[in-house]
Amino acid sequence: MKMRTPNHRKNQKALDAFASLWRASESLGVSARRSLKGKDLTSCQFGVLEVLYRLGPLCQYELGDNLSCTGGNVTVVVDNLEKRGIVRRERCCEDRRQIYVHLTKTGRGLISQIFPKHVSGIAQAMAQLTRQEQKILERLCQKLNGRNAKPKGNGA
Amino acid sequence: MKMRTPNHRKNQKALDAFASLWRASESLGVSARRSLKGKDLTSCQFGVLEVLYRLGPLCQYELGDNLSCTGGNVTVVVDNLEKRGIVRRERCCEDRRQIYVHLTKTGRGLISQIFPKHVSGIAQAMAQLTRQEQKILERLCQKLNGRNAKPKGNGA
DNA sequence: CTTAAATAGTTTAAACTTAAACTAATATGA
DNA sequence: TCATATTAGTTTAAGTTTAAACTATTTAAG
Repeated sequence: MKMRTPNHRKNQKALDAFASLWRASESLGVSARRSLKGKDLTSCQFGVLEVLYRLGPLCQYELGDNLSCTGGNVTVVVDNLEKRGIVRRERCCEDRRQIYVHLTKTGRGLISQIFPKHVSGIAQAMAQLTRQEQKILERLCQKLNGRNAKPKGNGA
Repeated sequence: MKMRTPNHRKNQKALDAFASLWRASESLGVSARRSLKGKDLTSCQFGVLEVLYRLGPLCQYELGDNLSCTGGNVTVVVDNLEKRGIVRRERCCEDRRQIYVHLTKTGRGLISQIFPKHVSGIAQAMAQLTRQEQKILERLCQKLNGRNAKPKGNGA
């Protein structure tokens, strides 16, 4: 009894790989969030600042795209940052539906303090792999991210 | 100007690898959550059921450990599942501080419907990698998770 | 032009999440 | 014993997250 078919085994292997992947992602996330220690910023607030810092002013749906979250979510997080004078909303002239979110001087100061620590936190955690291993990891993850996806079956 | 030191490049590579890892983890998570379609279960509620299904009754701090969340969080999620008759609390006799959480019959029925879809969703997404690639991915992630960590530097 | 559809953002309700303060039960140690 | 510390769980406050319903603006179709 309790016979394991090849399919069971295959699924188990996939589950194991997923569990490791998940834990690794969480673990790196923890390293990245260390940079927020004592800065009174939540990690999604940091996410907004980081995207604005790298990409410049964005309107809210672009922020949502970059952060993979809903519009309602962006509204709330930007509200909270705006109350503290860290970002600023500016309605677009050409399309008055859009609202661009800018870093204020305060916000820019804050994120430029934190960002280098954020980067080095990730780099330090990632340094458990060699450069070569990092490359392999990146390539495998890119494959999982759909770059090579030939749809098979119906997925339902 | 704008000279990139080797350290800049190294950090950038690490960031790139992290970004891919993060997206892959998110992407697999989406595949896993497809099993919840139409079941009126949030993914953390599913998390509780899945752990109880695999490991049997657990007390709440053990649930929190398994789900990497705080005790207050467990209280709320178990509350919501209990209201719907999906789990049941049972105070422990030997140590009356502990409360064991059990699946009810309803809960067991629900999770045993969902679990196979959950597994096959992950397996299907993971099938973009060969078995060999999955093994490599798992090994690299385990390294990131500290299994091979020979401590270097102070980590602070 | 005028209606209909699409888009950008807000609001609401329900749930999740954390940290911190709290209660109750247990363990430790003078 | 009795005071102290630890542990398990709850509660609270603040913030995040989603889906759905909503407003305002723009675009497309007739």
